[in-house]
Amino acid sequence: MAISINLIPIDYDYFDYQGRNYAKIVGRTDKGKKACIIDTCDIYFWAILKPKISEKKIKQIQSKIEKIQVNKAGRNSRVLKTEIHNKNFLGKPVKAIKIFVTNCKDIHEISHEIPMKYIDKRREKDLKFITKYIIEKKLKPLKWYKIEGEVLNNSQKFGGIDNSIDTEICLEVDKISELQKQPEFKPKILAYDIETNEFEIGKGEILMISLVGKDFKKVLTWKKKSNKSFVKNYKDEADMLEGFIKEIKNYNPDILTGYFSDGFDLPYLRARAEKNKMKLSIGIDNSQPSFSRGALTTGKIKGIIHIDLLRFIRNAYSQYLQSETLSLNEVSNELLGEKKHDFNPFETLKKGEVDWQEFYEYNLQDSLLTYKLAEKFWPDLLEFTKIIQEPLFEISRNTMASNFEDFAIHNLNKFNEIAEKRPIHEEIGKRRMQKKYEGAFVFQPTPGLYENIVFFDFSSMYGSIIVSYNLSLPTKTKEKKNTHQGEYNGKKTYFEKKQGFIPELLNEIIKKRREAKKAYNENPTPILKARSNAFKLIANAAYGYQGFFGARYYCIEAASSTAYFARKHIKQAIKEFKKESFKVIYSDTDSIAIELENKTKSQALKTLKKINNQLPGIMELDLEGFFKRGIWVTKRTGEFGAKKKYALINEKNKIKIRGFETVRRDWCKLARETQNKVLKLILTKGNEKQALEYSKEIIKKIKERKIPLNQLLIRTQLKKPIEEYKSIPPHVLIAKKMKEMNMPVDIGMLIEYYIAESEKKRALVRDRAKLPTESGKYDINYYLNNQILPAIENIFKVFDIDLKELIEGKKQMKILDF
DNA sequence: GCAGCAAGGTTACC
DNA sequence: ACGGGTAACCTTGCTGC
Repeated sequence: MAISINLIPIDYDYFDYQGRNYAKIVGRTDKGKKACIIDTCDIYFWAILKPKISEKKIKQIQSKIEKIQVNKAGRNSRVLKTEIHNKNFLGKPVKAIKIFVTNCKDIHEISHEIPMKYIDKRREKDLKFITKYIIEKKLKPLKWYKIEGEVLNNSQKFGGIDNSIDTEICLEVDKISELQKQPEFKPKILAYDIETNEFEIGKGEILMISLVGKDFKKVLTWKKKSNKSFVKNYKDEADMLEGFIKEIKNYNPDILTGYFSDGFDLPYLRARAEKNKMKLSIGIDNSQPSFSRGALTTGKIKGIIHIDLLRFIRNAYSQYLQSETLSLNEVSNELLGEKKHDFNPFETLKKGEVDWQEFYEYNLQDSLLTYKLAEKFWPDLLEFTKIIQEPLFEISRNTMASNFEDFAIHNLNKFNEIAEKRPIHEEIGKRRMQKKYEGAFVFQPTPGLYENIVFFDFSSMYGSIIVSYNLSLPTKTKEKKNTHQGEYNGKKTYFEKKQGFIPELLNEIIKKRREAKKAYNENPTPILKARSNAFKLIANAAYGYQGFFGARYYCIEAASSTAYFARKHIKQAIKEFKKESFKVIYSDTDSIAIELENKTKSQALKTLKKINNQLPGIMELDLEGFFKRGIWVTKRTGEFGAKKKYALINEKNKIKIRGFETVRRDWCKLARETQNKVLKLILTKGNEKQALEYSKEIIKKIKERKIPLNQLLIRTQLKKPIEEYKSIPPHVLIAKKMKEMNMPVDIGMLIEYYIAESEKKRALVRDRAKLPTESGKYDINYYLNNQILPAIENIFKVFDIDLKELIEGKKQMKILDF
């Protein structure tokens, strides 16, 4: 029976039937029903011909290629047909043979059989079937379509696929058309979180599982019975796992989301199911989650998008967060203003006196936070998916570099381009051996307290340079005439003036970003904000992408030249401000700070306008803001001003601190808070008097041992396995100790310790380091000389005050008391 | 045993 | 393997006396 439905595609999967690839796409209908559609598309790759091959030769090659057959994995795979097309490759016109085959998996073997005498390159062999499908059929994820097709109901076709899939509708696609009207789509999200009694995957038991959806809160457990309404009791772990499967089927979510669930919850569930000799059949075809190997485990569920929110946040948003770690607790606190429950499962379990009711509440809260975060990030996930056009599953895990690449791949048709291949292992090796290039310019500041500061910055500087100077692999040329001249490794490199597709795509993104930003300012909705942000992030990724060794369109000359033009323009702008007799205080990469002195804001803006008139292409210098006051300090060694370290106060008394120990998580709280207070007092008062009084108090407290331990803890991240360290810094020694004590130690963990006094006179710092739980007296001298003094000494040096004398107790009364 | 320096290491800035 | 380079500043570890 032929019917028509309105559908939003969400999950993209594929299967083989009679040797051919089929896409199996699960989505929602406009009636809220889950539906599955089956479709196929042309599968092909390209053989790019060497230049100037005669028509006759080409015909011969074609007929040879058309005879290729390969037997593999029980498939008799063959070339279906070939076509000759005029295409572009790396921006240059080429003649290419489009080779149609039956199955993606056989492309590699078939391409091996191609006689290469007249063929230059074979391309688009490494695009995933789903990517090809989306491009070919224009069925883009998370957009609404009218799907016309044949209902599969108890059908023998595709091996009775409709019976094995748990959706209300199953269609074989006949026709796809994008809907004019694109109503808002709210996916059904279910968040989950497990609690276990052992850290290592599968080693311990799963004690409980919490689930949170819309008007849906549950904790499943086989532990102590509870009369709380959200707790569901089971007889044992296996029974609970069965319950978990049932709950998921009943709720029928589009998205199942966890926090670090790729690395913990889902593999743990799978491992425990195995231990209990049962199947974790949560897929819509009752399949178990599958895991891809690689640097990071990735858990996939058929028909449901499994999203590990931690990964999305880490890849897309971590640089914009204040949180020092990406723990659920800190991220929720920052983004939702809500925290995890104050409860320590492992401690409690160790002690043996477990308050199970509290434990259940704690478990539920984790899922609740995850659910709220998922709702918060939904607009972002949606916009990224729509822009990049890869399925949500990939989008939620992709790094920004691969997002940029996927965006390009999905837009190549506009340029009639054949995609470049992904670099193979040797190529990556070669790229990584290449000489690094010179990066950004950082202005050497003069230490001091400044008043009336104006900050300027280039908007999307690197992106706008790539566009304005046309810097990319396809536009790189050996021709010198009529080109943009960049630089790499001391040599000039040249780029065509005719716009290439990478700069053009980037230009589009930057333009759309500006539009979205404008639209957001007029109508501040979460969607518009997410859209503006998505475009901004993709634009910012373009520069890193071209310098990234894993990129298809890797071009170190373009990356190097981007930095080269950035240095050139920032220096030119500095020169222009100086020429107009402004005092330039500081500059880093794309920003410039000037002190107004006897000049006015409007004079500064006039110079800004003048500079903008001289900038090429889409480059633009913006006013970032005015600041009442700012402080720059010296380096610890030498008399020079320190770069990347300054503090500002704006006209609303808001303080902005960059680079100082205050913002560094590897300094103890005491040093950070003291420095923060000192900076704040100096910036608000305009002098150092109160800051000095405050510092004296703190120093006195330290000497009198009045500082609580939690103020003295130093936290340092373990970046690699303990054995790989060539030297043993304090945090590595502590990590070793922890391991010996059977405490969980993993790469990426923040190791906490404090420095205690020791009997040995000249002990190394690490030999004085103790775990927070170890008893000991904190080392007064260490905290004075290695934490507090370094944090505030340079600040007071700006006012000609030698703090060292103060600390050592030498009564130097000159400026101190009056 | 100690000073001086390079290397190892982490985290920030843009 | 899953953007880039610039920079500060800690501790360890080695060399040479």
